[in-house]
Amino acid sequence: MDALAVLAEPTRRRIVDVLRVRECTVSELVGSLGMSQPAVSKHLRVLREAGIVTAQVRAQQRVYRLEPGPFRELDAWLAPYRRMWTHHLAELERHLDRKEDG
Amino acid sequence: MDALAVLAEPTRRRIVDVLRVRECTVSELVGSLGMSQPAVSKHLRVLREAGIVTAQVRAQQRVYRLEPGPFRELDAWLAPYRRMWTHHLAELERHLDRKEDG
DNA sequence: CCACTGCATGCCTTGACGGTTATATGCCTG
DNA sequence: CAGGCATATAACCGTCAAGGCATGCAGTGG
Repeated sequence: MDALAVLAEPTRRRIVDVLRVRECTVSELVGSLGMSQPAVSKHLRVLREAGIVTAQVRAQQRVYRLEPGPFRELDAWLAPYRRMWTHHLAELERHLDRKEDG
Repeated sequence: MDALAVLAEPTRRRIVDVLRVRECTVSELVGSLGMSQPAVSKHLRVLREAGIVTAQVRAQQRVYRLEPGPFRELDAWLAPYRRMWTHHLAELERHLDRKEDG
Protein backbone atom coordinates (compact mmCIF):
# COMPACT_ATOMS: atom_id res chain seq x y z
CA MET A 1 0.00 0.00 0.00
CA ASP A 2 1.55 3.29 -0.98
CA ALA A 3 1.42 6.45 1.08
CA LEU A 4 -1.42 7.93 -0.91
CA ALA A 5 -3.71 4.97 -0.36
CA VAL A 6 -2.80 4.82 3.30
CA LEU A 7 -3.53 8.50 3.81
CA ALA A 8 -6.79 8.28 1.91
CA GLU A 9 -8.37 6.80 5.02
CA PRO A 10 -10.06 9.59 7.04
CA THR A 11 -9.16 8.15 10.43
CA ARG A 12 -5.52 7.84 9.46
CA ARG A 13 -5.51 11.43 8.29
CA ARG A 14 -6.85 12.45 11.67
CA ILE A 15 -4.00 10.51 13.25
CA VAL A 16 -1.30 12.20 11.20
CA ASP A 17 -2.95 15.55 11.80
CA VAL A 18 -2.54 14.95 15.51
CA LEU A 19 1.00 13.66 15.16
CA ARG A 20 1.94 16.67 13.10
CA VAL A 21 1.55 18.80 16.20
CA ARG A 22 3.41 16.51 18.56
CA GLU A 23 4.32 12.87 19.00
CA CYS A 24 1.83 10.76 20.95
CA THR A 25 1.35 7.45 22.70
CA VAL A 26 -1.38 5.08 21.58
CA SER A 27 -3.56 5.92 24.55
CA GLU A 28 -3.34 9.60 23.78
CA LEU A 29 -4.43 8.93 20.22
CA VAL A 30 -7.31 6.77 21.44
CA GLY A 31 -8.39 9.72 23.55
CA SER A 32 -8.14 12.15 20.67
CA LEU A 33 -10.01 9.96 18.21
CA GLY A 34 -12.73 8.51 20.41
CA MET A 35 -12.29 5.08 18.92
CA SER A 36 -11.49 1.67 20.31
CA GLN A 37 -7.82 1.03 21.11
CA PRO A 38 -7.53 -1.97 18.74
CA ALA A 39 -8.85 0.10 15.87
CA VAL A 40 -6.24 2.78 16.52
CA SER A 41 -3.48 0.20 16.83
CA LYS A 42 -4.44 -1.31 13.53
CA HIS A 43 -4.29 2.03 11.78
CA LEU A 44 -0.93 2.68 13.38
CA ARG A 45 0.31 -0.59 12.01
CA VAL A 46 -0.73 0.37 8.51
CA LEU A 47 0.95 3.74 8.93
CA ARG A 48 4.07 2.05 10.25
CA GLU A 49 4.31 -0.42 7.39
CA ALA A 50 3.98 2.48 4.98
CA GLY A 51 6.85 4.22 6.73
CA ILE A 52 4.67 7.18 7.59
CA VAL A 53 5.18 6.84 11.33
CA THR A 54 7.73 5.19 13.58
CA ALA A 55 7.28 3.92 17.11
CA GLN A 56 9.68 4.35 19.94
CA VAL A 57 9.35 1.99 22.90
CA ARG A 58 9.19 3.72 26.27
CA ALA A 59 8.33 1.37 29.13
CA GLN A 60 5.03 -0.27 28.10
CA GLN A 61 4.20 2.70 25.94
CA ARG A 62 4.91 3.28 22.25
CA VAL A 63 5.54 6.85 21.26
CA TYR A 64 4.54 7.46 17.66
CA ARG A 65 5.95 10.21 15.50
CA LEU A 66 5.78 11.18 11.83
CA GLU A 67 8.46 10.43 9.26
CA PRO A 68 8.98 12.89 6.41
CA GLY A 69 9.86 10.39 3.66
CA PRO A 70 6.42 9.40 2.41
CA PHE A 71 5.26 12.99 2.48
CA ARG A 72 8.19 13.93 0.31
CA GLU A 73 7.25 11.18 -2.12
CA LEU A 74 3.72 12.46 -2.18
CA ASP A 75 5.01 15.93 -2.84
CA ALA A 76 7.17 14.61 -5.66
CA TRP A 77 4.19 12.85 -7.20
CA LEU A 78 2.20 16.03 -7.03
CA ALA A 79 4.95 18.16 -8.54
CA PRO A 80 4.20 17.60 -12.24
CA TYR A 81 0.57 18.55 -11.66
CA ARG A 82 1.66 21.79 -10.08
CA ARG A 83 2.31 23.11 -13.55
CA MET A 84 -1.45 23.27 -13.98
CA TRP A 85 -1.84 26.19 -11.67
CA THR A 86 1.55 27.80 -11.81
CA HIS A 87 0.89 28.29 -15.52
CA HIS A 88 -2.61 29.18 -14.55
CA LEU A 89 -3.03 32.30 -16.66
CA ALA A 90 -2.05 30.52 -19.83
CA GLU A 91 -4.40 27.67 -18.92
CA LEU A 92 -7.21 30.10 -18.24
CA GLU A 93 -6.78 31.71 -21.61
CA ARG A 94 -6.85 28.36 -23.32
CA HIS A 95 -9.93 27.45 -21.34
CA LEU A 96 -11.76 30.55 -22.45
CA ASP A 97 -10.66 29.99 -26.07
CA ARG A 98 -12.07 26.51 -25.85
CA LYS A 99 -15.39 27.77 -24.54
CA GLU A 100 -15.68 30.20 -27.46
CA ASP A 101 -15.11 27.30 -29.82
CA GLY A 102 -17.71 25.05 -28.22
CA MET B 1 -15.21 11.33 -1.54
CA ASP B 2 -12.39 13.80 -1.40
CA ALA B 3 -9.64 14.15 -3.95
CA LEU B 4 -7.14 12.17 -1.93
CA ALA B 5 -9.38 9.14 -1.62
CA VAL B 6 -10.31 9.34 -5.30
CA LEU B 7 -6.67 9.51 -6.38
CA ALA B 8 -5.69 6.66 -4.08
CA GLU B 9 -7.07 4.25 -6.67
CA PRO B 10 -4.25 3.00 -8.93
CA THR B 11 -6.35 2.94 -12.09
CA ARG B 12 -7.53 6.49 -11.52
CA ARG B 13 -3.98 7.62 -11.01
CA ARG B 14 -3.09 6.03 -14.34
CA ILE B 15 -5.94 7.98 -15.88
CA VAL B 16 -4.80 11.32 -14.52
CA ASP B 17 -1.24 10.49 -15.51
CA VAL B 18 -2.44 10.11 -19.07
CA LEU B 19 -4.61 13.22 -18.93
CA ARG B 20 -1.73 15.25 -17.57
CA VAL B 21 -0.03 14.88 -20.94
CA ARG B 22 -3.07 15.65 -23.05
CA GLU B 23 -6.83 15.53 -22.95
CA CYS B 24 -8.40 12.30 -24.15
CA THR B 25 -11.65 10.71 -25.22
CA VAL B 26 -13.00 7.70 -23.35
CA SER B 27 -12.03 5.32 -26.15
CA GLU B 28 -8.46 6.60 -26.08
CA LEU B 29 -8.31 5.97 -22.35
CA VAL B 30 -9.74 2.49 -22.79
CA GLY B 31 -6.94 1.84 -25.26
CA SER B 32 -4.29 3.18 -22.92
CA LEU B 33 -5.51 1.25 -19.91
CA GLY B 34 -6.45 -2.05 -21.47
CA MET B 35 -9.62 -2.26 -19.45
CA SER B 36 -13.29 -2.56 -20.30
CA GLN B 37 -15.03 0.64 -21.34
CA PRO B 38 -17.61 0.54 -18.52
CA ALA B 39 -14.83 0.28 -15.96
CA VAL B 40 -13.14 3.35 -17.39
CA SER B 41 -16.42 5.25 -17.56
CA LYS B 42 -17.08 4.52 -13.89
CA HIS B 43 -13.70 5.81 -12.87
CA LEU B 44 -14.25 8.90 -14.99
CA ARG B 45 -17.55 9.47 -13.22
CA VAL B 46 -15.84 9.33 -9.84
CA LEU B 47 -13.15 11.71 -11.06
CA ARG B 48 -15.81 14.04 -12.44
CA GLU B 49 -17.82 14.10 -9.23
CA ALA B 50 -14.64 14.94 -7.36
CA GLY B 51 -14.05 17.82 -9.74
CA ILE B 52 -10.73 16.34 -10.83
CA VAL B 53 -11.72 16.10 -14.48
CA THR B 54 -14.31 17.73 -16.70
CA ALA B 55 -15.89 16.39 -19.85
CA GLN B 56 -16.54 18.31 -22.99
CA VAL B 57 -19.11 16.90 -25.40
CA ARG B 58 -17.94 16.59 -28.98
CA ALA B 59 -20.38 14.67 -31.18
CA GLN B 60 -20.75 11.27 -29.54
CA GLN B 61 -17.42 11.63 -27.84
CA ARG B 62 -16.56 13.10 -24.45
CA VAL B 63 -13.20 14.78 -24.21
CA TYR B 64 -11.84 14.59 -20.68
CA ARG B 65 -9.32 17.01 -19.24
CA LEU B 66 -7.84 17.69 -15.82
CA GLU B 67 -8.92 20.49 -13.51
CA PRO B 68 -6.33 22.09 -11.25
CA GLY B 69 -8.59 22.79 -8.24
CA PRO B 70 -8.40 19.46 -6.39
CA PHE B 71 -4.66 19.25 -6.95
CA ARG B 72 -4.28 22.67 -5.38
CA GLU B 73 -6.31 21.52 -2.40
CA LEU B 74 -4.11 18.48 -2.09
CA ASP B 75 -1.08 20.69 -2.24
CA ALA B 76 -2.55 22.90 0.45
CA TRP B 77 -3.22 19.90 2.67
CA LEU B 78 0.34 18.76 2.21
CA ALA B 79 1.82 22.18 2.94
CA PRO B 80 1.97 21.95 6.76
CA TYR B 81 3.79 18.63 6.49
CA ARG B 82 6.36 20.20 4.24
CA ARG B 83 7.89 21.75 7.32
CA MET B 84 9.12 18.28 8.22
CA TRP B 85 11.74 18.19 5.53
CA THR B 86 12.38 21.86 4.98
CA HIS B 87 13.52 21.91 8.60
CA HIS B 88 15.14 18.62 7.93
CA LEU B 89 18.52 19.26 9.50
CA ALA B 90 17.02 20.33 12.79
CA GLU B 91 14.79 17.25 12.70
CA LEU B 92 17.75 15.02 12.02
CA GLU B 93 19.62 16.39 14.97
CA ARG B 94 16.68 15.83 17.24
CA HIS B 95 16.34 12.32 15.89
CA LEU B 96 19.94 11.48 16.69
CA ASP B 97 19.63 13.01 20.14
CA ARG B 98 16.64 10.83 20.75
CA LYS B 99 18.51 7.72 19.71
CA GLU B 100 21.29 8.51 22.12
CA ASP B 101 18.72 8.79 24.88
CA GLY B 102 17.02 5.47 24.09
C1' DC C 1 5.78 -14.08 41.52
C1' DC C 2 1.22 -11.91 40.66
C1' DA C 3 -1.76 -8.48 39.17
C1' DC C 4 -2.00 -4.66 36.24
C1' DT C 5 -1.09 -1.63 32.41
C1' DG C 6 -0.34 -0.52 27.50
C1' DC C 7 -0.45 -2.22 23.28
C1' DA C 8 -0.83 -5.79 19.53
C1' DT C 9 -3.28 -9.50 17.26
C1' DG C 10 -7.16 -12.81 15.78
C1' DC C 11 -11.61 -13.53 14.50
C1' DC C 12 -15.93 -11.94 12.78
C1' DT C 13 -19.35 -9.07 10.52
C1' DT C 14 -20.56 -5.63 7.42
C1' DG C 15 -20.35 -2.26 4.00
C1' DA C 16 -18.02 -0.25 0.13
C1' DC C 17 -15.68 -0.68 -4.17
C1' DG C 18 -13.64 -2.46 -8.64
C1' DG C 19 -14.45 -5.28 -12.48
C1' DT C 20 -17.44 -7.74 -15.89
C1' DT C 21 -21.48 -8.47 -18.96
C1' DA C 22 -25.73 -6.77 -20.64
C1' DT C 23 -28.47 -2.91 -21.77
C1' DA C 24 -29.93 2.01 -22.37
C1' DT C 25 -29.10 6.66 -24.36
C1' DG C 26 -27.73 10.06 -27.61
C1' DC C 27 -25.73 11.46 -31.96
C1' DC C 28 -24.49 10.93 -36.61
C1' DT C 29 -24.86 8.71 -41.28
C1' DG C 30 -26.95 6.71 -45.20
C1' DC D 1 -35.95 6.47 -40.07
C1' DA D 2 -32.76 2.53 -39.58
C1' DG D 3 -28.38 1.29 -38.13
C1' DG D 4 -24.04 1.98 -36.08
C1' DC D 5 -20.85 4.27 -33.01
C1' DA D 6 -19.29 6.38 -28.42
C1' DT D 7 -20.46 6.53 -23.90
C1' DA D 8 -23.27 5.96 -19.74
C1' DT D 9 -25.87 3.12 -16.61
C1' DA D 10 -27.71 -1.28 -14.38
C1' DA D 11 -27.29 -5.57 -12.24
C1' DC D 12 -24.24 -8.70 -10.24
C1' DC D 13 -20.21 -10.80 -8.03
C1' DG D 14 -15.87 -11.24 -5.60
C1' DT D 15 -12.72 -9.01 -2.70
C1' DC D 16 -11.05 -6.33 0.85
C1' DA D 17 -10.67 -3.35 4.59
C1' DA D 18 -12.53 -0.99 8.76
C1' DG D 19 -14.62 -1.54 13.06
C1' DG D 20 -16.04 -4.21 17.19
C1' DC D 21 -14.95 -7.72 20.93
C1' DA D 22 -12.04 -11.02 23.04
C1' DT D 23 -7.58 -12.34 23.87
C1' DG D 24 -2.38 -12.60 23.92
C1' DC D 25 1.88 -10.62 25.46
C1' DA D 26 5.64 -7.79 27.31
C1' DG D 27 7.02 -4.70 30.79
C1' DT D 28 6.09 -2.71 35.57
C1' DG D 29 4.99 -2.28 40.42
C1' DG D 30 3.74 -4.41 44.71
